[in-house]
Amino acid sequence: MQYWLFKTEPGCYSWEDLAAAPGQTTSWDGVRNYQARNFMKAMKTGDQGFFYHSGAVPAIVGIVEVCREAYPDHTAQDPENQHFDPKASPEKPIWEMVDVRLVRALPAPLLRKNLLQWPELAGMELLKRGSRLSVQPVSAEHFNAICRRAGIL
DNA sequence: GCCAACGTTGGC
DNA sequence: GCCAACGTTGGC
Repeated sequence: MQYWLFKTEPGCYSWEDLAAAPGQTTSWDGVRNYQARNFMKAMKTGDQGFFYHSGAVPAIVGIVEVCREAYPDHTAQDPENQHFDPKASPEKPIWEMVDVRLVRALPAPLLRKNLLQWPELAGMELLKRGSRLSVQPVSAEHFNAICRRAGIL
């Protein structure tokens, strides 16, 4: 069982969007970064992850669970799609996605500015200056520490 | 709006 | 294979 973090710009896709989605499930498409893709390929059904909003109020807002392991991201082959990649093809899709399902919202969002002050989160990828990885692993220690502070452990 | 950090592209 | 230029991300 591994832990992850899924970053999204809420103007693009938000926690509210996920909550309103059929089955409260969505495919995590549009990722066009090799490192992030490789993390998705490593995900197993049942893995949990934080749902993180970047933007005006950067914060962890909820927990999701991987409910379908990596499969080709067809949006890369759609010229109309914002994340179209001309190098992708049915034979070589290049990009992959997973499906995630809403598990629970945090009682209150955990703001980045607060996370930065917790000694137990020292070294966390998300909090590193300049970190841009949109899908990233989270250690069990960090995951539990955050859940504890959120009051859900 | 600014800008630092990062990943990608393309010339050589 | 190097690296400068560029576009993007994302915190502030």
